[in-house]
Amino acid sequence: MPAIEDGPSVPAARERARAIPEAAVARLAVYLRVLSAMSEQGVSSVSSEELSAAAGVNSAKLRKDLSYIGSYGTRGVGYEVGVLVDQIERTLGLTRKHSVAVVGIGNLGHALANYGGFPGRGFPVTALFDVDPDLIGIPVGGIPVHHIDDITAVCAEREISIGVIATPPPAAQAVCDRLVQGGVECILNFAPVVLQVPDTVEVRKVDLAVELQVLSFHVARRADQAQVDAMADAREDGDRTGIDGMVVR
Amino acid sequence: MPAIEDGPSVPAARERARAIPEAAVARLAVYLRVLSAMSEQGVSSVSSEELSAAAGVNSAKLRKDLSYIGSYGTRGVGYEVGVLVDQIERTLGLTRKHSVAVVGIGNLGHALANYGGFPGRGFPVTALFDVDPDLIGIPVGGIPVHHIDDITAVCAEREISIGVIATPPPAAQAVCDRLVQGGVECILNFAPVVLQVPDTVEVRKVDLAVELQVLSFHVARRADQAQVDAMADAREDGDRTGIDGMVVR
DNA sequence: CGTTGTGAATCCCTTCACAGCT
DNA sequence: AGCTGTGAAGGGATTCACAACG
Repeated sequence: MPAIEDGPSVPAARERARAIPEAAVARLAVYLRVLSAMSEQGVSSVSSEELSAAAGVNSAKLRKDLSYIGSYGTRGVGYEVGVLVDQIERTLGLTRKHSVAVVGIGNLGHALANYGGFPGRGFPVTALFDVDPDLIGIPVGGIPVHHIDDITAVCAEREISIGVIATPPPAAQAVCDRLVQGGVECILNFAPVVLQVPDTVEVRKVDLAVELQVLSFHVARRADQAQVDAMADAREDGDRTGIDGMVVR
Repeated sequence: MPAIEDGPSVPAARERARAIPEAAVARLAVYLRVLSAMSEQGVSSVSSEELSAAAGVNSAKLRKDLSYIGSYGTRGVGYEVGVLVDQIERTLGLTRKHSVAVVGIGNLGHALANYGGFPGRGFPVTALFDVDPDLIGIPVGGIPVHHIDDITAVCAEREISIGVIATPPPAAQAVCDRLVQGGVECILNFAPVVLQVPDTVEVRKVDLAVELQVLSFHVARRADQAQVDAMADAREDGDRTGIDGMVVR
């Protein structure tokens, strides 16, 4: 248990960051939202049990996740909300602003541009791009739309760090290439396309079709399971199968 | 209860379905899209190497994923595109239509409603809901908007199986409850809220803030790593005065 | 006491590497 | 000869359960 002091602990904190499991990072963002809401309601202290219930995970997982960023709890008591908010924000790099560019101002792009400052601030949308001449120059959500040919120049100039791709699929890779050339470090991709990027660039994708199809799979699985159950019931009226009652989940 | 008369492997296929890892299911949806595109371009045969490259995974993973749904390849040759498309569609339950309801016709809801039939068809949007009186009755993407008080009745009547929540956070749980009461089996949640549902209902969430914050984390991690590297370099150079004051964001 | 923090066990997923088939 | 299908090994992430501590 390393001392939390300056000096050697700074590199330690840095090295720890690398060691946080990807899955835990996503959950930290959820905890942060719950904690922020609690903070606004004047809650100042919380136990792992309470927080985990509000975040929809079990308490052991929550404590393990929090342990990745340090030991900020008090045994027998719980955590101070304010402390956790600060530490999670620091871990997620939210103390720095990350300028966002949105490319493709269709329905989805409009929705994204109008989020206005983006969720929870810290992610100001500072540039919009499209190909449609009718859109260019017109402000959406207060920001003028530029032509996608200017992506590289504008992103470099405004030090955009996150590019959001909301274009039709065929345009996505070309847009991505320009964003990368303009120096963006991360891309959030809404286009149903597998993007090729240098490994210095982080990509996350949000794929509506995939989400729906995964849900569809679960519907089918449930229906099938119901059928298997029914068959088993019908077939074995004397010999009740073992308790293989399967948790279908 | 559709009687499926398809050879002896039906129960086997059913039991296998339960065994497909969640992560693999999501990737099958990606493979399906790639395969559909290939099919449209007249490609009729593909190797695991080609397909995995197009889908952005390695070939061993692809073969393992495909093995969960059965053995449809030909050793020494590859896979027939059409066969894979059919089998993946069957596994994902895409042979059945899944009616979709969208709740919350703001910017995002508009975008979703206008997807028109939703990605790759099979997911027709058949009902829209909002609270705003100015929206009710007006068609969006060809479908009239109902009041959210009617969610339960309309969903039950039209046999909606998937509910999409695109409301502001405070409304999400109440909307969710009504969808569940109306008999929806699955929910796709865009609201940044942890939903409480009975465990007969499957929920997936798309959380923009989480996505951005995960990206932010990676930016921070890279910056930190770069600095650690720089310090290591400097130290090797005979301890040039450390910039060990760190640029802490 | 009550709650945190964490080694150890477990489970799940990925990767390897090669046997098996065409 | 070439490519698929898959046991086996490896690596992560989750859960357990309890020691440590205010």
